[in-house]
Amino acid sequence: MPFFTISTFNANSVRSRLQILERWLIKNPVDVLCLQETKVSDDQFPASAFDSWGYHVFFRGRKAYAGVAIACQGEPNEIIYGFPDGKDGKDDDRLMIARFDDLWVINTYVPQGKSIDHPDYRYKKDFFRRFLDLLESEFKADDKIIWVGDMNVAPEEKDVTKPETKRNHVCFHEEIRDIFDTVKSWGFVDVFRKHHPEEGQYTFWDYRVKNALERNIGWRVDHILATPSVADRSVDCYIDREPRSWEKPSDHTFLVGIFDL
Amino acid sequence: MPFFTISTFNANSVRSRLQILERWLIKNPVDVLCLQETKVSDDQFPASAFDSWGYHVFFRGRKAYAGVAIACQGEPNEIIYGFPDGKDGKDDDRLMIARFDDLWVINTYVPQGKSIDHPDYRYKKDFFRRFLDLLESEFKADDKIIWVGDMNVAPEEKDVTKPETKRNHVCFHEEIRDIFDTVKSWGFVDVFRKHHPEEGQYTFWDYRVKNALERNIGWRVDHILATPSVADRSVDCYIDREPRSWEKPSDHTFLVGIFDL
DNA sequence: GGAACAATTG
DNA sequence: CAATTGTTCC
Repeated sequence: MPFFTISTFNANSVRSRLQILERWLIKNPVDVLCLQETKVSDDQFPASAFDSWGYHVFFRGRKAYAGVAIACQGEPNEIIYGFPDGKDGKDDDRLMIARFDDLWVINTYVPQGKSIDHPDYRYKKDFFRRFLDLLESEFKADDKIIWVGDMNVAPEEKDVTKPETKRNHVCFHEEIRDIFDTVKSWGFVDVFRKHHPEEGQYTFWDYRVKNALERNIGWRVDHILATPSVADRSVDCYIDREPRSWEKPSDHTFLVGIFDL
Repeated sequence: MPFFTISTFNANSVRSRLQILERWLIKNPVDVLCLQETKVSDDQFPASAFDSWGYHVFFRGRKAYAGVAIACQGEPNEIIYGFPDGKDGKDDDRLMIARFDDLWVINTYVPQGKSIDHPDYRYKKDFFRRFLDLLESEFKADDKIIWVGDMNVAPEEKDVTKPETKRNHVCFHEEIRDIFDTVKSWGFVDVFRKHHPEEGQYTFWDYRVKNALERNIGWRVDHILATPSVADRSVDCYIDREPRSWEKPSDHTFLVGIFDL
């Protein structure tokens, strides 16, 4: 049986990233690709492009902000959008779940939060708390779950450049790292870190920082996590920096996980 | 001695058209290429692209509107920008003249005019009257002159689709056709019409008309005219429709004139 | 429809 | 820097 491969990519507009996506998928066929920040309403989603590349695609989005999608070569058994708590109904484009037999794939685009004193940061913390509620009410830690996405949290000092300058940042503040850690403690292993303990392994390089990629000034905010039964079977997990250097790049790049399920 | 080849092309932003220009010039090297609607200020003009294609380039423009350029493989003896009347100084990016020994090349981007009752239409008519003044004061009809550009006039019924629906259009109104005809009567031959009397020969297809090119719903508003001594030596003059079908096209295409000078 | 502009966001 | 939503122009 071949390996199960999964990737996560914050596209920063899926319509602006079709060339990148096509080029990457040709070289890197995966079973499942999870996208964030598709920034497109469902009626405008470029589904036919994914069709032509041989992928089914499921998506939930609105114009200009957020939006998630899952593209996959096999048929999922079910797709679930948003939190079951259904609170304000605005998060159905930030969280989606696909089931492939007994394997659950959860794709999240966690709110960034703007600044510590901004209401959006409150909302970010709530997002993680509601996500933990979801785990506790709907799953067990011995279920087979892969949780991927842009979590907008750099968990450790080595996951950012100059951590001392970022203590007050919504993606690195001690409080949000603690909250993310609490969610992980429910039962997730950081699959990337299992294979790559090195520092300076980033998935996001700000467009505004010049030569950010060459200077490697970035953040590790995109993650692949898995429950132990799945994580135990991970073969590799790596960041493909290359697409960040291609024409018309996203500010994020692809993170890939390979599992011997 | 090889033929003298000249082309005119409304680029609708020269910076957005570099790929089209490169691709076309590789297949169609010309002695002189006249551009209109470059839509770029002089400090932003992509001169190095023309350099790399083996052309000298001269230009006068402002941001967002109008702008003309002449690219040529040989060195011109002189370049003149704007009307000598210098009125309001705003037309120096709508008219330029290059001299190659005893051959004058005049490149114009005639104002479109918006609508018959708009002040811009008055300005369009003035443009032609001032152009006639220029001819009368600076040239003789036995000079060797090639006048090219986007004239924003379709001279005859056969130069538009459904002429009966366009009688009130600023590019087809009887008044503007009469004015254009008066200017031509100073001493120009329509070189394209000398070789191609057929109807439905267009140089412009509106982006907003869907499948305009396939349905051939367009306008012949770009022209190559010449004084008799030059026109007598024209070998061919044709519209190259192909670039209108390429990726990221202008709404106009290239008109080419070949002369045995 | 596709260029440009300006303003806003991350 | 590169997306977005608007507007205007042809």
